[in-house]
Amino acid sequence: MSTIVEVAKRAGVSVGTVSNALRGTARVSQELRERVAAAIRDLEYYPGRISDEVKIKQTCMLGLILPDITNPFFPEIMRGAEDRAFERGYLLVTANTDEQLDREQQIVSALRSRRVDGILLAGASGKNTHHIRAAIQAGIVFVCLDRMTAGIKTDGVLLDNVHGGQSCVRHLIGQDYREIAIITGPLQLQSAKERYQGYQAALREAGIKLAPALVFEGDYRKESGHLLGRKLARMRRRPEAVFVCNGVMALGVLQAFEELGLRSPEEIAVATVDDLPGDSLLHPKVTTLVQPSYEIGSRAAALLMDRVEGKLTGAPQVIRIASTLRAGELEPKHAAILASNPSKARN
Amino acid sequence: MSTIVEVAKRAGVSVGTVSNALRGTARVSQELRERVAAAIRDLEYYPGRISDEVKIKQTCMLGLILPDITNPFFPEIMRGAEDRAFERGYLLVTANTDEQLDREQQIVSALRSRRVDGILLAGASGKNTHHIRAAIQAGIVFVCLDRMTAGIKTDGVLLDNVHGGQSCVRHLIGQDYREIAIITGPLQLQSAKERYQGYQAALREAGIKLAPALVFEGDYRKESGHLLGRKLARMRRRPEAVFVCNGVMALGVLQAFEELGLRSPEEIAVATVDDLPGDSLLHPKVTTLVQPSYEIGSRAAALLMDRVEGKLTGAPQVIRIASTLRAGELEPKHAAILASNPSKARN
DNA sequence: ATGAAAGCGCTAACAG
DNA sequence: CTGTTAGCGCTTTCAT
Repeated sequence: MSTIVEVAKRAGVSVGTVSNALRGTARVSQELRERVAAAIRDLEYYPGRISDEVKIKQTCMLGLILPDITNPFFPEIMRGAEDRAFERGYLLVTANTDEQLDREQQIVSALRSRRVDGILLAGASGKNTHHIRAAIQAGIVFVCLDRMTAGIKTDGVLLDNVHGGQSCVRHLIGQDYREIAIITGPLQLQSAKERYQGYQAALREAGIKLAPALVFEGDYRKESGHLLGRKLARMRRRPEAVFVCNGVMALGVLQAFEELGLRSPEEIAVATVDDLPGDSLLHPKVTTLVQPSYEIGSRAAALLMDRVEGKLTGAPQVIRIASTLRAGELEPKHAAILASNPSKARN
Repeated sequence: MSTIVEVAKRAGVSVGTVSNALRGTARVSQELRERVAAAIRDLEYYPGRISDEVKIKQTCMLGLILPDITNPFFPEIMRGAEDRAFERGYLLVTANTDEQLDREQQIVSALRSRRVDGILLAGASGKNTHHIRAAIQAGIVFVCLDRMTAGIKTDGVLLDNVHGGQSCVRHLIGQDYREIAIITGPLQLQSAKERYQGYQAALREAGIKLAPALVFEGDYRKESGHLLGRKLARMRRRPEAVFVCNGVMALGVLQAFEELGLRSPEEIAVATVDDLPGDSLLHPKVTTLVQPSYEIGSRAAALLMDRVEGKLTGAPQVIRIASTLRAGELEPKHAAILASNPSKARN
């Protein structure tokens, strides 16, 4: 690993000249330029940037903190963020917290000591946000992703959870299901709370009274979906449908149903917000709220870099991304309605 | 963002003392230690490490280059690598190549200029490996992952593809399927080649002649699985089973079959190597070769750090990780055999 | 036990 | 046009 000094020496010029030749900062004579080029080739010199980072206080590195890349909802986000970052010359450092607050703290710390310019955060659920505040205080820009971190005012890019959840449940209701259960995410997370609100709104507008017995709090992980799915399947009075608040849990639910021989949607319909692992085409019967994850990552990264570069100033803004509903395969009840009223077929 | 100098000034000591107090390099009197601590608190000083990296030529950053994190095979690998790296104080920078050689080159370049200590590489398929050689030459350690990069001799951690593929196909044969097609990966990739070899070996040992018409080369992506699945489904003489060389393609195949109303395994059995998106429990009929992805990532990272730190020296070693076969649900042919020969039930 | 000062690789002023 | 040099923030000798 040769340095710029060695190159200068070998080319018989000063380091300033090498630097200039390299980056075109100033005109360098044809001859010297060639000598420098030769020296660089000979020495296989490859300029490093960490030395200037010391001076210019800009690393062009961004952090991306996710709960768990293994949850298929996140890889797309990462791609979106990475593509945008890469385009603009930033390097993206992605890390998983496993939903563990202390791990999040460690990661933020590691990122801080590396002086990243900004961080995209899909925070662990904890309420201790001191590490975030401190980092912001220190000049690191944050943009929240998927979920806002409570008590911190930053930009954010996330799903319009209330409307999404509402339209999802509304769709079920539109198919004449009335006893609709919900498996929520951890309710201290904003996204979980909002989806739950959407559920409530949909019921309300349909004049259905919310039945507390049909509300189950999960934790966004498969195990809890599985557990609650079993519970649900075995209820004395089983609901007609269930709205599962994320894809991973939905998977657990479907598995539970399969184990118990419960057919869906014949015996119980399932709706979920996307990030359904694998490909939803293989689960045609599940109504899903499709999240444009790539776009979420992409826009969040763009926003972050705009802040970092000072292109964007002013109050934090929260961008709500619209989801789209992908109706499940025709479900029995609905099919029956259709038969008696063909005009509805277009919906 | 205050610097160590400001801290020193505020505490009325020298920077050396601050540094010593901070890292316990040398004894510092109780009093000064307290003054320093106070100054640090007041100024919210947070030591950065990039300045020393300039000097010590060690960044404790590792790169992880993947084709596409969106392929569910890779997130686990990333977790494995990240967990190990984090434990040992390294930061992992993960990037996607999209199987594009030029993108791989750009990433390696970005990583090099940031002076990462080492790189975990699941290479893009191209044969132009100049950028890798150059980076190695420059002192960056490489460990290959999942697939060796042709023509470069480095350590590697990857599946025992030949045996894996063989046992997978052998299993099909054991169920009395004889006309078994294969959808391979891109055959310039070693892993694809090896799985194909496993297929051949299994046929050979069973005395089945390889039928070139049953060999289809895919590219490890879903679209190609879908395409070839359709093709296969429509053959005048449809094979009885198909061995699909990765999970994503298998998904495409299953989708194609579903679209065409072809039932599996009744009409055609499917076996695949894991990384089947979602959860295989939802595809109980597919025989899968389970890859311990987490372990692959974990071991590769450990190996890389051992090299970086000089704990491991000597010739490159390739670690082959064993896969395990998870038999698909009882398939018709096999079930018939069982009925007439109960003793086989234990297999 | 403390302070002073030399660098690390590189860029950016500033002189010539 | 080209060379010199002063830092960037931090650790680490080396004196004191």
